Amino acid sequence: MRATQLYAPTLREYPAEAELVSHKLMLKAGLIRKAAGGVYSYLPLGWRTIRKIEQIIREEMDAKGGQEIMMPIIQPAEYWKESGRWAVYGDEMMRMKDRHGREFCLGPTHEEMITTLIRSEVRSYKQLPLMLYQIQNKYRDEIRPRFGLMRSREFIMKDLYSFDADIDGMNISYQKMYDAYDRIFTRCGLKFRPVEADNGAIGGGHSHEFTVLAPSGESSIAYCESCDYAASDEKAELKVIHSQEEELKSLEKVLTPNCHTIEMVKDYLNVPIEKTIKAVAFQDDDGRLILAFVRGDHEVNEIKILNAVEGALHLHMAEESAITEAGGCAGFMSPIGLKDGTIVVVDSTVMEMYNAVAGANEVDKHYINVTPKRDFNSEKIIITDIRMVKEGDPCPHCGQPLKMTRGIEVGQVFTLGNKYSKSLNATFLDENGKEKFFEMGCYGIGVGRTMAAAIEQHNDEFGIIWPRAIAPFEVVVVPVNAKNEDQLEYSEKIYEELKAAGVDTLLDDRRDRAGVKFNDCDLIGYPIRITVSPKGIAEDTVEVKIRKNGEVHIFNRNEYKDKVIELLKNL
RNA sequence: CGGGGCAUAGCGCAGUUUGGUAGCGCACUUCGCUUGGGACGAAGGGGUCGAGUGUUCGAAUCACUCUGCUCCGACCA
Repeated sequence: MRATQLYAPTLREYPAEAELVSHKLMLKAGLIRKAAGGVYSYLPLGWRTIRKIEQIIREEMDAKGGQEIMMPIIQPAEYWKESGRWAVYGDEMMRMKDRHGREFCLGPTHEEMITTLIRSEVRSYKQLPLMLYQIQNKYRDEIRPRFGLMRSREFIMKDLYSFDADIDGMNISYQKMYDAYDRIFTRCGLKFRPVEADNGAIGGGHSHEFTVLAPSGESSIAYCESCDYAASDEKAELKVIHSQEEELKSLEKVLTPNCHTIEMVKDYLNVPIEKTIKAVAFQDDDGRLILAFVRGDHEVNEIKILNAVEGALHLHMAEESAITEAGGCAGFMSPIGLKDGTIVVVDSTVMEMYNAVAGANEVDKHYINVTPKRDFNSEKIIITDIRMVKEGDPCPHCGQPLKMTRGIEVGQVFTLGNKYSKSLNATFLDENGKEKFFEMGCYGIGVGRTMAAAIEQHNDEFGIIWPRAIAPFEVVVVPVNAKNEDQLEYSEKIYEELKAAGVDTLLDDRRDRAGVKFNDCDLIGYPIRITVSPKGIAEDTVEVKIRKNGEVHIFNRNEYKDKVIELLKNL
């Protein structure tokens, strides 16, 4: 490819709309352009990178026995109504009607499509296991699209679905995909961690998120440096923290005027925050009040509460009237003295406290010397781990302090079990002739997000620094002055030689000044730049500059090709 | 949906307070000159000032409405 024929409109300045460095660079380097909020066009350079990422994904999916297919973007509502998700999915689903009034949606995901496809085709266990995937646009009408390709409404996703005859088979498929994802993101040159994730409403299975480590990421993860443990902040399991045992004092109600917050209570009563119990009141979709109690210095984890309370799907902050109705008092809430039937979830660590401070369900009053083991009616409350992890919490595997970091979720692997095969009635006959539901898994990768994450992780003040495997071109050949016949001719030869050797090369034959071209090269981030100058031609040497570290090598003409290929292996 | 900010040429911005000729830098076109880190000179092209309604002799500027973008909170690849 020649730069004079390449549509790569680089900008002098950053567009004002971009905030995140990857978003700014993608616009400035001419990789993408915005069409509408969360909707983008990919320009040639951006698309080349997308296609390289897709190719890596294809190779690794195929290596594990995946087969590529293509399903429709436009999906009939009937399948979604059958699985029950037409009603559940909400505003995030882009819906439409055809001229006859039939309802459709633009696919946000494809469990319904693949399951209904398979149920009418696959009849026997002999046809299993089966792994099918596609790389295609997905549509989710995000509440707030932002950060360019990081959170868009139309985005490219690889989604693979596995079908197995039993749970063991499903787990083998899961492990295959886990391994494939590890290879994919490694090949893309990313620093990432697979983290244990919550699999929400589906339950019972495994889920890992593949998270690229980046301070700008939207996900928060906890990880251990001593062992391999890593989990999303919502998922991280926490051990009970045992308090120092104390002689029990008798429960006492004290006046705490205007102390609505735990901070005010601890200051007013002059007790350490670790000796306080705080309450958070939620209501679920059915309006049921759910009261959660954690130690004063801890935060409640809503996901864990949802998992702990049967039938709860979403939580929102409780109305004050609901609290009053249950016998509680906002700001002074306590598990002691609530009406029977109120759902109370208490963090395990709270149950280990002695002589603590908690609300008294009366305005301006708190209890002191609360010892939950003695004072809470443990038969009527749910006791489990409901707190949010924080830096320094002990690792659930090895006990060492956990660290927290931020990351970008680029992929997720998920076991589904028979959730969809059951709701969509997809069955096969096993070796005993018995009808069984498929055991499924689904595995997604955000392709555009992977590109954005790579930039987020590999850039400097001059621009992008592409990992070789996903660079739009591996090498750029730049004649210092392309109007000079000798330089252009010499550059062409180098370009042809590298191309013949299988190196993905761009010839920057633009008749611009050297500085302009160098700046564009740095901005776009080709891993290697070869500069052709009169001096090099006279000496018959080739100047090779590494984008990543700025190193310059001068090679003899007869050896440069092998050297460049060697250098590329480490970029 | 709630709360803040913004909308003027492809990009970045001034002009709006105090109503009166549409501006600057970069980019673009042509010519000249220049070529190892975003040169220089000359001459040009490009705008229904986000949309609509109103006030006014006169609106980019004032008022109202709408739309879009963007940032902060609940979602997810």
